[in-house]
Amino acid sequence: MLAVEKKVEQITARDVDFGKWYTDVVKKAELVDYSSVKGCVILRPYAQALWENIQKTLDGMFKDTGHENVAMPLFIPESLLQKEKDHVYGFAPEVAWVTHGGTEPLTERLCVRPTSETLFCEHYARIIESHRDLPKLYNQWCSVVRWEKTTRPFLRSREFWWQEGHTIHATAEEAMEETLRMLDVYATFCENTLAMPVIRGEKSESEKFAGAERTFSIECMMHDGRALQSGTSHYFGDGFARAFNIQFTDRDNKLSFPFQTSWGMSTRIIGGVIMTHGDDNGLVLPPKVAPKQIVIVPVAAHKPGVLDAARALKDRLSAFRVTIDERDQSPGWKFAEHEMKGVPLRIELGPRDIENGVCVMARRDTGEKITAPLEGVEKAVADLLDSIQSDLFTAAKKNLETRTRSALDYDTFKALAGEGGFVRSMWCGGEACEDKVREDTGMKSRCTPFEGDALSDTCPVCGGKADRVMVWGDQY
RNA sequence: CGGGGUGUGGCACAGGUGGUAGUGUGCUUGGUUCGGGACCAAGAGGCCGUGGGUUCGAGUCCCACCACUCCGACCA
Repeated sequence: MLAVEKKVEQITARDVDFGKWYTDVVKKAELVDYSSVKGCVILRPYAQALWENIQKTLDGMFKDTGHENVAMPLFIPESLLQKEKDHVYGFAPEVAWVTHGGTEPLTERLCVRPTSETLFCEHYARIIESHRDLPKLYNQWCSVVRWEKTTRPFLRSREFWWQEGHTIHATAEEAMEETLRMLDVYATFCENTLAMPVIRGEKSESEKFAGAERTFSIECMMHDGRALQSGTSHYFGDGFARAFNIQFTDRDNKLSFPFQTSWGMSTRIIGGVIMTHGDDNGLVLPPKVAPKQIVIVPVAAHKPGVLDAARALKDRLSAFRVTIDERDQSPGWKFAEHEMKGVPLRIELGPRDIENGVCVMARRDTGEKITAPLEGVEKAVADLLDSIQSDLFTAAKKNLETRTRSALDYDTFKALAGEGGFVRSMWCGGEACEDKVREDTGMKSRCTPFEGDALSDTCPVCGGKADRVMVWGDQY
């Protein structure tokens, strides 16, 4: 006698093979589909809805800090891209070129934007004359192209969607203030909206953005112990302004170069959400960005009164993003599917509940089932969603903390490196030490964190004098 | 870019030595079910990744390319 085996479509266990698990979730949760061009994915409605929620919140934060949206062209003439030499050097290896218009070769080839600093600079040079024209606080939502060799949905694709903020100011102080303000916006957004705790800090000389004077980032810790750079903010000084000849007449009637910033966050953050909160049953989405916050699953939907009760419940919960799953499938099938898609809260409603004036609420994050009275359900749901949001953050924070450890000497450093996560150490600031760490451990410098005290005054790598902390980690 | 793996109905896979393309699931229709991936019946659905080559004949053999995937290198 053979045991009856249920044919359950399963995903790879998260902690067995993280990479495979990630790909399984991305596909089975219906986030993306592949296109026929390597590294170019299709954001399916569920991923697009998630991205739109991210956009909505972030865009609001940009508006609140005085920014305006613009739309820049897709193409950059080669000569324009080449005006800032560090910038070209950084991006040239991975730009895609347009060489023909129809069948005619172009006199100058056009680069498909990998980032739009040069376009903004060209524009600023034309529209800025006086200190009265400053600052300009611009942002654009668009896609960019970087011809990556290895690709992975969300984390590394050849075309990806993002926002890029580009601002220009009369003084260095003001530009630096803006740089840090926007890093803070990203950090707040990650922590409050995506429930992803971050480390804020400054990039090393070798890791900073091509053409930037200083680069700041927020670094997140994924569930497998690898780091994900989740947002960056760059201070350009007046380097781009000089390269692009952007000048303005200041209050003293002198010609001056303005100071610039740029900052970006991309669909890569969706990969971060997946790898921060997901589990063996699939995606787990923070309520604040989940396309569906609540799904109502009617049980025995054919029985009189059940669907009506479910619809009435949905109406009462209209303050939330709520749907009823009325499809002709068994409840168990629906449970599994909504879990795969990470819907934060499931409400089961069947004849038994209706009779008792209750419903069953199942949390996606913990699996906990709570029987709650229908009376006052709005409040119960609101509280539960709040709890889920904050509990996700707490869990991720714990992961970040337990995976962040300090090393005073190089032997400890190497031992900790082998265990994954972030390693904090002092650092002399030398690139030679960064290279050595990479060779010995595979870790790269992530950032010098804003928070935290010095551990000593010695660089454990070279033994030289060290005046700063560095956080190291294996990255995505 | 280096190493490994994969490409056959929507999905997951099978198709020794070349000879008319299969299974499961899903899908459609009808019916019975419904508190953790239900069941019965009848149906529809395949340029075998692409392009060459060998052959009377290629899913199968050879070459090239493309894409996906894992590991590494590289990289904002």
